[in-house]
Formats: sequence, structure tokens, C-alpha cells
Amino acid sequence: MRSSQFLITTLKEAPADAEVISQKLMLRAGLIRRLASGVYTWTPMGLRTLRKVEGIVRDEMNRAGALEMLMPAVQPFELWQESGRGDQYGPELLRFKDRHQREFVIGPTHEEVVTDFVRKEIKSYRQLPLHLYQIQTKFRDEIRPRFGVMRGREFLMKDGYSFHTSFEDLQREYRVMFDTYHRIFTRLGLRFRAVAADTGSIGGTGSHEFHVLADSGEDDIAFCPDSDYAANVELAEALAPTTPRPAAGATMANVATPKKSRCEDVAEALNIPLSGLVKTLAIVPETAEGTNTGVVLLLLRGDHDLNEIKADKIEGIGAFRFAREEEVKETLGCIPGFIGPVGIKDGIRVIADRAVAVMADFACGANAYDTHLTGVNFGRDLPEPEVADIRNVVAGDPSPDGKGVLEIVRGIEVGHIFQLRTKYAEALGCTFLSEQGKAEVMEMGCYGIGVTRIVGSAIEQNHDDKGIAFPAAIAPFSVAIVPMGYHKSPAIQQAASELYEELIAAGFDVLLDDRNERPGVMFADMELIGIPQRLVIGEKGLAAGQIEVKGRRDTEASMIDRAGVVDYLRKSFAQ
RNA sequence: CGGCGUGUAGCGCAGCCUGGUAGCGCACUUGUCUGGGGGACAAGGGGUCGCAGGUUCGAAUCCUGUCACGCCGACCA
Repeated sequence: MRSSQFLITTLKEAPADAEVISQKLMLRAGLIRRLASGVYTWTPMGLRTLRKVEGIVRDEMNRAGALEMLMPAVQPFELWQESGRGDQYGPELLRFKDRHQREFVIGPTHEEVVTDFVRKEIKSYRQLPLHLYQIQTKFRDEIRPRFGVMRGREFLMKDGYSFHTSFEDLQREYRVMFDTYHRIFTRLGLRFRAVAADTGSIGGTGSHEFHVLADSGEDDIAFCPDSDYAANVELAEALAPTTPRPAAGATMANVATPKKSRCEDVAEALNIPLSGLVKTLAIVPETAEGTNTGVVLLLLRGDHDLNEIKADKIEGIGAFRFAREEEVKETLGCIPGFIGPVGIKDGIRVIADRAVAVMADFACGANAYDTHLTGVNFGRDLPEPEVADIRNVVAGDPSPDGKGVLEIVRGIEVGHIFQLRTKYAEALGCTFLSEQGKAEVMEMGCYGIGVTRIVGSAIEQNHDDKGIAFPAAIAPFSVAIVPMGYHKSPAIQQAASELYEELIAAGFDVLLDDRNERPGVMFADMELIGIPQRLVIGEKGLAAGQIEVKGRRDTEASMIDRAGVVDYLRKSFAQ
């Protein structure tokens, strides 16, 4: 491609509302343009990268035996009612009516559609297993779209669905996909990690997320450097401390803590470590009927954070919200900031984190304004609480597999694989006839990859002060030819064109920058866009039969023989 | 959904407090020079100041409403 025939729309300054680096660089490099909140146009330049990502995903899916298809982006809402997800999915589901007042949604995912397809087409065990996938535009009406393409509302996703006659066969396919995903992310040139994940509302058993490691990620991943353990912190178990609770030493006492309602302030005022403090969270479980079952107190160590997903899973808690100020006042007689588990009314359920359960002589709120208690002990000053794992693991916690200590890194979720089992097949009556001629419900797996998001996360991982440094596999062009004095020198024009043709013939994606721009502009643009190799043709080099080459990540350019350019590039991309 | 903030040329911003013919940089157009790191000079084009209403002789500026966008917040008790 010649620049003069292409569209290069680079910007010197990024729009002020761009937040993360990938978003700024994608905007500046002219890869995307925002049309509405969380909705982006992909420019010709940006689309080249998107298509390359797609191509690698497609290639590996096909290689693994999955069959590509294309389902509609628009789906009848009826299907969602049939699966029972219509109500559950909530406002993220973009719904609309057609001219006949029939309800439709723009698909945020396609379990229903694919299951409907399979139940109609597949009748016999002989036709199974079957793995269907598509690369489709999805729409999720996110509360807060942000980070550009990383948390957009409209995005491109590869979603695959497998159908099996048995759980064993599902598990086999799951392992195949686990390996396939490793191949895909490796080929894309990303640093990533597969982590055990919460199965969330989708249900099912086994599940892994694939995260690209980047500080701007929205997920915390706990992993053990000494073993292969890795899990989303949502899921990572905080083991119970192995050391027993020390004996009570201090007497309980009231301490004035005027206006100190934050844990940090209280700890400082009392001159104790944050970990010597117990913070009390008042929550209200919300049952399906919406009836109020009363306030429940959760106890966490001052330096720990609540894991809401773990709390959700406790018997009798389920979905919950934090108690409103009036509710706290009514139940405990005090405002949030000074509440505690001591001396509370009978019947209030108290659940302590495992780490709290082994604390002695701790401090906590006194249920009185501007007052905290010190020297508090379970069994003496208040009843022994219920104990559960309700906190997020932190760096330094023992690994749940018993093999070392956890570290925590940030990650961007770019892939997710699930063993759905029979949830949708059952709801939608997706069955097959077994060898015995009996109708059985199919076992299902589902496997997603955020194609759009991969581009953003690749940039988060690969950039410098000059711009994007794309992995070669997904750069919009692999080689840029930058001629010096192109518009003045027929010799340069000819040499550039010859080189261009030669590289195209050799199979490279070449961009010949034949714009009538000054060299600085061309260099800056090629670097901003992130083209992996740059070739400069100048009068002097030409006379000596040489070409200047510079890799995007190299600090210095070097001269090579004109005749050896193709070999040089092949070698550089083979690495 | 709550709190805060911002809407002025394609992008980045000033002007608003203290009303009086709308500005700067980049980008764009034309010309000349320049030609290895976002070049110089000259001449241009482009804005119902988010929208609606109000106050006023007069509103980008003050008031009210509204829409859009952004940030923060559900937990740090």
C-alpha cells in the first residue's frame, strides 16, 4: 500500500477525555474514532490490525476443529425469555421493538441463538460432538463504558459453543480449547496468564479466564510464582490462619476517637497497626422477593477488603446491599464509622472473616459516636462469631495449593472458557437421541475471546514514548518504506518502487510512505502507528547499494546491503 | 442510580469572575522557500460559543431548565 492511496489520520494531541494509554495512542495513530460513548469506528488502518487478530483466532479455531458460522446480531427477545435470562440480564441488554412491536435485543452473547440452532438441526449422537463459533459484533450496554476499546459497548467477539453427548467429552473439548487459547495468545505476541475464574451468573463448573498482564487492567489476579496456581482474586481462597488465636490479654475499654471513622485514622489515633483493627460492615441481604431479612454484620481485619462474591455465596446471604445510614442507626444506634459487633441486639447475624476469627485484643467500633473499643476478645466480650472466607486475598497470603506465597498482578480479561454443562440445553430443550434411542440433554461448553479488546491490551503491553510498538503478528503493516526526497528525485522514486514491489512479492505487508511530507513527519507517523520495521531509502545509501533499517524497538538504525533486504526482514520476523 | 466537573473551529485550549463585533496553538487551503526527526514566511477558509428559555439596549459571559460527555462513588464503617 502506498500512503498516498491510503488514509493516515494521525493526531498530535489526543482528545482530553482519553484515559488509558492504549486509547490515547489508538486515537492519535488514527486506528479508531469515537462515534458515541463506548462505540467506535475502526479506520482502514485500525481495521487492518483488527483483521489480523481475527485471522489468528480463526486460524487456530479452525485448526482445533471448530466450525465457523455467523449468527444474527439481532435476536428475538422471546429466546431470552425461554432461557430465563431475559429478566436476569438486566439493563445491559439493549432491547428494542420493531415496527410490529415485537421485542428484539442486540445480542450481548449468543448462547440462546446457538442452542436454538442446534436443537433444531442436531438430532443424533452421531452428529456430536460439534463446536460452532463465530466472530460477531456484540453489544452490552455497560453502565460506564471507558478505556476506549477496552470496555466499549459495541465490540467484536469470537464466541464458540461446543455440544457433547457426555460430560467427559465436554471436558476433553475444554482441554483442547485451553490449549488452543494458549496458542492464540502466544501467536498474538502477548504476555498472558490463564487463571481459574468464578463461573459467575452463567453457571456451570470449570472455568478459566485468560488475562493479558498490564497495570491498567481492571482485574486483580492472584498467582503463585512457585507453582502453577493462578486465580482471579474474586475466586482465590484466603486460607484460614494456621496459628491459633492468642489468649486474651487486655481488658476491654472505651476510647474516644472523635471524627475518626476511617480505619486508617482510627489505627493512627489508637497507635495500633491496621491489622489490629476489626472493621464492621453492615449489609442487608436482599431476597428474590425483596423482603428485608435484617442487617447482617461482616467483620474484616482493618487491612483487608471484602470479597462480595464470596459473601454472596454464604448460606442465607445471597445478593445483598450495604445498609443505609438509617438502617444502621435503627439497628445499632450509631452512624457508620463507629459500629462494631459488641453488645448488639440479639438475633443480628455476625460473620467474621477467617483472619478475624483468630484475633485477640482487637479494636473495633463501639456503636457510639466518636468512640471505639480496644482489647476486645471473642468468647469473653462477645459471642464467638460465624466464620467464613469473605475477604480478598492480598499479596503475601499463602497460596491455596499450599506451595508458596501469592503475588497479585493486574490483568485484562481477553478470553474466557466455560463448562456450561446443561443449563441452556435444558432450558431450551436441546436434546439428542443416544445409541439406546433415548433423548438426552446435551452437555455444552462456551469459549469467548474479546477480539476488539485484544488490540487495546496489546497496545497497553507494547508502547513507548513514541507510540505503539505492535507485535509483528498484528501490526497494520509489517514494513514501512520511508524514502528521502521522494518528490524531488526520480532515482529515489524508482528505487522505492522497486523495493516496494519486491517486498510485496516476498509476502510482506508494506506501506510505502510516498506522501509529500518532511522526513520528521513520516518517521513520527510510522512510529506512532507502530510498524515493526522501517526501511529508509536515501541518496547516499542508494549510491552505496545500501538501505537503512530500523526495528520499531531498536534504538539505532543500521545499514544493510540492498540485495539482502528480504532475507534480513524474514529473519527479523522469524524471531 | 448518587456526587462533582466539562461543553467555545477537526484536535488541544484561553475568554466567562467584572456582559459591549469570538481568540490562540495544532490541523486544513494557496504560494514561495525548505528537505534525515512533527520546518519557515506570507495570504486564506472554517465557530447559530451543546440546546431551550429568561434577565438586559446588548449574553460565550448572568439566571433557569435540558441534553451530551467525563471523573468519582457501591467497601474501606
